[in-house]
Amino acid sequence: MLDVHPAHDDPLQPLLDEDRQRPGALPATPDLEALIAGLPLRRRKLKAREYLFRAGESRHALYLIHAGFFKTSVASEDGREKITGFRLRGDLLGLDGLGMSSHACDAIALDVGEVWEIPNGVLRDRLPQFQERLTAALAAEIRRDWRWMLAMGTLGAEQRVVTFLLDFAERMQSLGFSSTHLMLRMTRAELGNFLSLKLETVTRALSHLQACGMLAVDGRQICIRDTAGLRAMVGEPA
Amino acid sequence: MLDVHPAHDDPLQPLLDEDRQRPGALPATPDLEALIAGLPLRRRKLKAREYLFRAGESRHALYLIHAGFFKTSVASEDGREKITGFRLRGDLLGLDGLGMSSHACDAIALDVGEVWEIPNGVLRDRLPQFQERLTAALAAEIRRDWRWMLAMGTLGAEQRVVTFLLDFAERMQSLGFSSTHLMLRMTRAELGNFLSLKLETVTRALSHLQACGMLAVDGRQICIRDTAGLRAMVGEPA
DNA sequence: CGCCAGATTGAACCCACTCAATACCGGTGG
DNA sequence: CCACCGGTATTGAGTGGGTTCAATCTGGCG
Repeated sequence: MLDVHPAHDDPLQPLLDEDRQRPGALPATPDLEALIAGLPLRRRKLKAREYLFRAGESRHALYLIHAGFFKTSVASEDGREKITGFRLRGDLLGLDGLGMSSHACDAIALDVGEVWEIPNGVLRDRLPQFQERLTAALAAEIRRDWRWMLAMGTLGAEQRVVTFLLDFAERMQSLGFSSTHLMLRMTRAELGNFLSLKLETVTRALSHLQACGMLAVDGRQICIRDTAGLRAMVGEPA
Repeated sequence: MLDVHPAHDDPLQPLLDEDRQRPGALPATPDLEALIAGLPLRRRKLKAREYLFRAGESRHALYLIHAGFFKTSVASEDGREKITGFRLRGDLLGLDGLGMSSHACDAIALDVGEVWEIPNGVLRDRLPQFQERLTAALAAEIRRDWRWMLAMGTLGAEQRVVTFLLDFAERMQSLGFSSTHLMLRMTRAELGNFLSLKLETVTRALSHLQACGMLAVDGRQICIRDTAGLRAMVGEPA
């Protein structure tokens, strides 16, 4: 048994509340939703494991995640596949296809979710000031990718898992959730795929970190017990 | 001894010729240089191993590579480093810093080179139609990064080296150079860093590919002998 | 209850890494 | 001219971390 914070058993609950205030909204990134809330945007609800779009499909819009948990992945012609990121509320989906007529990745809901559709035309005509924000979002994705490339190339298996957990905790916190009681929505295989590890290796890493007393693991429920210790493992400042 | 095509001993020669016509310029990507050639842009010449900019420095401009061979790299606080790409003529440097006041990576010339400086102000005021191209370039970088993440995560050492060589050959060809007689400008250590391999592993891969008759290797001169065979090794269509 | 996808754990294996020695190559100075 | 030198490249031998293969366990769900 594991004493996981019950408030996060279903993180979708608070997310689906559209009137929910975001007290900690960062001034540096004024809310995208506020910017487009007045527009008549189509909203799309997704079921768990449903595709939002697939690579190669023609691209009509960007999608702002309003609720839920998504993954994006790319695949090679011979079937190799790689998850390029896990996406949360506030993230934009479809950015990678800009400048192309079709999508460059698959986007899949890992849970029920909702996205706001921002059609290409609206982007051009109604949201000129949005352009700058768009380039910033794209550049941020590049920097994020580079940080992961650095991690994959220079860290061992356990360190990668730790890096993921710390990053995930930080993102959850910035959305107003606990930064210590995490609920992973992806399988070990998906997590391993993202970290360029096999699922058994992910399991072993988690088990070992639990044995060290730094985590409490119960399936997809993860409780971070020693943030400082984890930070130290990956060379981050305390 | 190795019969490397002598015309490419010094690829800078044709690149530095500003009046050089580009017969094969793709209509899909009308020349960036043409777009900005009329503007009074500052040009900066770099010596080999000179930094164009460093991560953290304040960001005044984008840089279009007009000649030469660059690498970009990111580093962690504890000294781990990763090369994020090798950049050629026509590539933009500094894209990753958009939306930030400082650069997010190091940009280093691996050879003498020249860049055209596109100040932030010019971007905003003089080149409105440039915005769309900018987002397209950013998205393209993301797709590129994702393809490499896929390669790193799913391919073995030798396959990664092959993937790099095929990609490099294609880029050189699109610039008007031979796609079979390649002159690498980076060390084995740098190539290994980019591919998340150790330099000895890169050397071994090259040696083995040479033994198989698919390459001829002489230091940084590489001659591709069996493109189809190499493609087959990485699951690419012939 | 039975089923099945997901998670865990163990044991053997293998690919890439590490350590080390040697060769090479361009430049520099005696 | 050659001897020397530092940086780079190559090759070998041994090691190890992550994979592979396989067995077991768990929990949700029809």
